[in-house]
Amino acid sequence: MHISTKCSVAIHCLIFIYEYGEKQKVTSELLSLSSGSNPVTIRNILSALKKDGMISVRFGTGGAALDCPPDEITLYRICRAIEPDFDSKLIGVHPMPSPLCPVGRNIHTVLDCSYQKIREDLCESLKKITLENMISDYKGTLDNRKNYDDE
Amino acid sequence: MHISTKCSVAIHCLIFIYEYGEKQKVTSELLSLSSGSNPVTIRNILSALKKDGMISVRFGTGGAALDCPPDEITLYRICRAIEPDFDSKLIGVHPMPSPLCPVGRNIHTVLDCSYQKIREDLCESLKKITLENMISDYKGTLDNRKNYDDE
DNA sequence: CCTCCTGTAATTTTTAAATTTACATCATTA
DNA sequence: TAATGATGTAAATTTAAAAATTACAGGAGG
Repeated sequence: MHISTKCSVAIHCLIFIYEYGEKQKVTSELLSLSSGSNPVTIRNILSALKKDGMISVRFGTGGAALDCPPDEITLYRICRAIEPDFDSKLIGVHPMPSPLCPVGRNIHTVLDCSYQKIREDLCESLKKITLENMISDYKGTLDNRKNYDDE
Repeated sequence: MHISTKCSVAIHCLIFIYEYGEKQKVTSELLSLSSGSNPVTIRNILSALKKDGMISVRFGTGGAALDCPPDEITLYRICRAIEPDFDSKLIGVHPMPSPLCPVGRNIHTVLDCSYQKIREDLCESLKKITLENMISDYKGTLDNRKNYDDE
């Protein structure tokens, strides 16, 4: 029924891990501070990303690392990992139309028909954007800000 | 942040009005019964569709009618009418990343960059589907069901 | 064996969506 | 012209979904 903020937090984490994962121990506590969301939320997100093979998280001692080339991590893959049935939740449908009315009896079929196309298009769209793209956007943003600060 | 069920209800209403608007007085009460949602919700939806010029609603006496050819009513137009800033609400962003962290300071810019593309693609996708399409899906569904029932 | 971390369940809080209640206003008609 | 049956909206309540919190078992490494 929506694209959740968890997806944004996941991207935040992935970029952070890419940038700092090799230099320091990236814990859920640290990601929590950086992203402003709760450590447990972070751990749940990391756990989902890990199950999907995008990152590895060291149990016990802690620390996360990318476990997959950034160009293989698409926005679609992130959404799916975070919210396994996100396709079906994307668009809300009113649950109880009347079975006594012809429109009520058939509206779900009609909606599915159009919504299916929307979902497919959206998935294509999400597959076109990768973590690699976003990392390069991030670097570009850092540079811009640097130049701006220098002036 | 999502495509709401109100959009589905709006489509329900539009198809209903197309089918029955000329034969009987389509009131919010009737649409409420058919769709299973509240008459006030219906009135709010009809009000939004009316403001956008898709339908006309007779004040006082009641009754709704299509006020626009079905091929000019796109899913995008419906979504926008129902939820004026739905573009910006489509994807959730975590609101309070840390300004002390380089990733935190720049994540919103980075996300906007990718999300903007997603939003544009989605809008294109929504513009491709019209009420005319959905009405013909509806008629097809009616026919299928009829044949099936006959067997 | 102590410390710091992960993983996860259960609860509570917060936020958003939908319903309900209430009532002013307007057209029709009896 | 008053009664009727609608719309249009605001405000309050209820419901449902998302996020945060609390709690704790278990692993790795000094």
